[in-house]
Amino acid sequence: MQPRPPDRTLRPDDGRLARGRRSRARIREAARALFRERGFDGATLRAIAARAGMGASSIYRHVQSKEELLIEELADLQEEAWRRFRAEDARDRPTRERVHRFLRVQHELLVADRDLTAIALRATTRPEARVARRVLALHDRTMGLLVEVLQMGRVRHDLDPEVDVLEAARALFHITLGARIPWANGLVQADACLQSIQAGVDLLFRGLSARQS
Amino acid sequence: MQPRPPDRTLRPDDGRLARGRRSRARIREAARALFRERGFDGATLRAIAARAGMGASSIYRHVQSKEELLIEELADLQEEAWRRFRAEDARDRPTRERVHRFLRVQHELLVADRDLTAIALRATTRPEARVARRVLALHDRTMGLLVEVLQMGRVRHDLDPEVDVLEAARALFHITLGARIPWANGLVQADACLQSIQAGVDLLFRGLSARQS
DNA sequence: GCATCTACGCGAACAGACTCGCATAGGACC
DNA sequence: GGTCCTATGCGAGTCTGTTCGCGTAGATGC
Repeated sequence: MQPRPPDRTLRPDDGRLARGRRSRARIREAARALFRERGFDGATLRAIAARAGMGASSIYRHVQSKEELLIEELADLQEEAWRRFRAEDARDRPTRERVHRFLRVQHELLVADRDLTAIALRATTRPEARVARRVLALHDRTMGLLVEVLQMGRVRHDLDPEVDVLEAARALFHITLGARIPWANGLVQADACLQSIQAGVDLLFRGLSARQS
Repeated sequence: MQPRPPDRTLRPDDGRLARGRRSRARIREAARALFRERGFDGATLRAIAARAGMGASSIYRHVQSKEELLIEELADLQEEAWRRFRAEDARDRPTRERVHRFLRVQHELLVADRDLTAIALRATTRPEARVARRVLALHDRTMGLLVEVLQMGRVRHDLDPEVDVLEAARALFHITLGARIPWANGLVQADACLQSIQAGVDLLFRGLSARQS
C-alpha cells in the first residue's frame, strides 16, 4: 500500500505509476468534495470511491485509512498557514504580536472546515495507526515554527531569557488546540474560539515577556 | 434507551427496574475488566455482553454507545481525583502549589489507564453524539474546580488581580490535555508527560502571579 | 514474440458497532 | 384472575471501514 519504497528497479515514469497518480488525485478530489458535502463520517468510502470512478477497495491501494484522506488536507492547510504568515510577517514586530498573527492566520484557515480539526484530533486517539503519528508530526512542526518565532524574540531580548522556548511553544500550541474543541463541537462560535485562543496567549505572554524592571 | 424520563406512572422500585440496575452493573463491570484486558478497541461489544451474561444488542438498552461505557469510568475517576485532592489539600499553600498538587493527583489516576485519556479525547470528535457533550461537561467541571482554586488565590492576593481566572483555568486545563496526547500515543513516558504539564503550569504562573514590585 | 514482474483494480468477504421488530416477564389497575 | 402497560432481552439484519485473493495491463529483459 501507499507509495511504498520502490522495491528494486524503480522506473521513473512507468505508465502504471502515472495512472496511479491520476487515480490518487481523483480520490483526493472526490474525498474533499464529499467531506465538505456530508462531513467526514457522512462521506462513505464507497461513495468516495464511486465518485472517483473506482471500487471501494481500490482506494486502499493509495491510502492506508479513510482518516488519512483528511489528514492530507490538514498538512496542506498547515503549509498554507505558514506561507501566508511568512508573506505578511514583519519580523521586527513584537514577538507576542507575531504569534498572534500566526495563530489568527491558522485559525482563519481551520475555521473553514470543522471536521478537519475534529478528525485530526480523533486520529490522535489511535496510537497503533500511522495517521496518529502523522498528525503528531504536524503538531511538532507547528510547535517548531512557534519555537522559531519565540527564539527570535529571545535573542533580541523581547522575551525573558529564562523561559524554555520549547515548553512555551508547547503551551501555546496546546492552548490553541484545546480552545478549538468546544468550537469543533458547535458549542461556541468561531470568533469566540479565536478570542479564547488570544486570551490564553496573552495570559501566557504575561509570564514570557521580559520584565522591564 | 437509557434511563429515559419515566413516562407517566413512575414506579419507585419496580422489579424490572431493579433487574435493569443489576444488568447495568454487570455490564459496567464486564466492560471495565475487558477494557483493561484488551484495551478499548480490542474489547468487543459482543465479548462485553457475553461476560455480562446477555446478548450484544441488549447492552443498548442501558447505554447509548460503547464509548459511554468508558466515559462513565472517566467521570468516576475525576471525582476520585478531586476527592483525593481535597483530602490532602492545604488551603494556605500558595496557589501555584495547590494547582500542581491537583494536577499531580489527576495525573496519577489517569496514568493507570492510557485508553481512558485517548477515548475521552476521541469521543470529543463526534459532535452529534451525546458522549461528546458528556466529556466536554467533564472538562468544564475540571476547569470549574481550577477556577475555584485560582479564585481563592486571587482574593488573598496570591494572583495578579488583573488576570481572568476563567481564561487561566482554561489555559491550565488545555496545557494538561495537550501534554497527555503524546503520552497516550506512547511517544513519551508518563513522568515526562507530568514534567511537561508542570513546566507548562509554571510558565503560565509566571504571568499569573502577583508582581511583587 | 515470450516470459516475467508488478502497480492497479475489483468483487467478495469479514468484523464490529449499532438498529429493528418481536417476545417475555413482572407490575398495576379493575 | 384478567387485561393492559412497559422495562428488559434477543436474534436477525444493516452499515461501513477494511482485508483478501485473483485478474489484468503495462513495462522490461531476452
